[in-house]
Amino acid sequence: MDSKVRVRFAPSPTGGLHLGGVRTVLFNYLFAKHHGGEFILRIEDTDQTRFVAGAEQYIIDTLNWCGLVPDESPLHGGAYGPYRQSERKAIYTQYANTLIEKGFAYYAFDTQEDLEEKRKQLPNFQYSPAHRMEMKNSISLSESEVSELLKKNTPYVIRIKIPDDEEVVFTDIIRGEVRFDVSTVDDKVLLKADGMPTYHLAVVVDDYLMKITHAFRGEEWLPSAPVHILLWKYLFGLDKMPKWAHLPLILKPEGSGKLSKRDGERLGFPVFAMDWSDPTTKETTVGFKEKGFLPEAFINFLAMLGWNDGSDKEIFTIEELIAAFDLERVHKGGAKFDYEKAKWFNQEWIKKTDNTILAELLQPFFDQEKIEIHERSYLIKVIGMVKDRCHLLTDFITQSSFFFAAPTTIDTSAILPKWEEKKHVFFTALVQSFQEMSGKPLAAELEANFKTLAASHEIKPGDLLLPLRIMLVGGKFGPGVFDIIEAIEIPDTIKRIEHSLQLLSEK
RNA sequence: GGAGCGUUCGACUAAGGGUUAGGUCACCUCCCUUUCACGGAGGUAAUACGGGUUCGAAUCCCGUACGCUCUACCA
Repeated sequence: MDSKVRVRFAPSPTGGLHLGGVRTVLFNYLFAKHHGGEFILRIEDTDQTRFVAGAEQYIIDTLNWCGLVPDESPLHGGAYGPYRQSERKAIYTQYANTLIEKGFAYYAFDTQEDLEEKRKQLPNFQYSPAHRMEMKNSISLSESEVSELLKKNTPYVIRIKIPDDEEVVFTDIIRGEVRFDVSTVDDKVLLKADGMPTYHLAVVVDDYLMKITHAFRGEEWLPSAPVHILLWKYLFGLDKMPKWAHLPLILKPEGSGKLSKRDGERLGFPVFAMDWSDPTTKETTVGFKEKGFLPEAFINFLAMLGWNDGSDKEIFTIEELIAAFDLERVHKGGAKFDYEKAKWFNQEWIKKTDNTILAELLQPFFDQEKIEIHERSYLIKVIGMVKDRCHLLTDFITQSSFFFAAPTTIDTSAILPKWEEKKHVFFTALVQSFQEMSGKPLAAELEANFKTLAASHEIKPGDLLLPLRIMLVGGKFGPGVFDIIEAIEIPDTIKRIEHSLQLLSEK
């Protein structure tokens, strides 16, 4: 008896992977690894009308970036393949036929038009025991009529025959006992006219064949759980059924409802894990990765959305998450996504991450901005100076670009109101004193020199520090002024002061 | 309309019959910092409502309200 934990994430490749999807992966992964089990990626590509080129690769890339690598997948292979449902078509047909033979399913010949017409007549129409005799199917029609239709290759679907009066009860790991009166669900299509299964059939058949022990999915699936349970009962037996857990939803930050791609666009934050370019519209949706998130931070805040270990601990490494994860502590209620808190997690992870590693991660961001970095060691030093004030990797650009090139704009409006001739004289003298210096003076020496000079000009250092800062970095931000001078060194400092002096005298 | 699920500070959450209902983000004040941050010290702020059960309820039970999800030959 093989009792090894096996879980799966089964997305349909229709576009970018969003927060909710990644969190479902995460909880699957954490659960599997916590129990020493296996995590499987299965591609649910049974809807050929929604096929999107590149979406499968995108999912795999995203999982890689997150560090949630499957043990079995279309790419990694495994003993229970193929892992793409489109390649398993024959398997589903076989089980659909079994269902027909056993009387748990039937052929339905209604066209799309028939159904639309019926729905127009009956606003709350359900293809259910109450109405199925009014439709065109192998229950309402005579045997000869059915075989005639079949012989003529009339398109048909296979529908599950939901029992009239039965209660389905199952235990959800998160929600406890959930009961459904099956009469409220309709005869779901199991096999479509194109021969492809719907999700309902495919998920049951594949979970069985792939020996899935625990099935986790979003709460939106709860209402169709009775269909799946019935199918398990008819096909494989309830004792073989995986344990279910329906995960709470991730909600919009404001208002209510499921978080959507549109919310991100409207409110200015990412929703997808990584950049996603729609191959047909060419529209690109920004991802957490490109926005400047560390995967560790992304995973960390996703884990805390709906779960905690019972303590006040919030910063977790993936190893710590694996060790502490417990499905029983996952919430029932949905959680609103808070971008500010997400950024806080990222900031904590930036602080935690070694400067050498940050330098490597940051290089592409600097490249993209065309900021040339001549020495990696200098970059690493600069990172150490500014990392405390960065929430996102992209913040490093604004916080440190002046270390690599003179600022392109100088906020003279912040200097001008208090600017006076004697300050101009002072800065000219400062430049001169710099010119007389040799080598690479340290911040402390620079500060002492500056203060002596200020005193001799009878100006408070405080009145001079802000102008000097703005001359060097362009605005009111950045690390200590003298640390900056030490880093960019004297010749550059002189150039920047002289440039600003000129700008100021032009005004 | 029907079915299911849910509801603690603005947000994420802790408290599994007994706490002045705790922590974090955000916000405010102060300290540190001759910038912006980091850091430190404080502060504002919540058990949806109504009934029970109980000496005692955020916690257990029942209603109500509100919200969400689903109700496709999409997942």
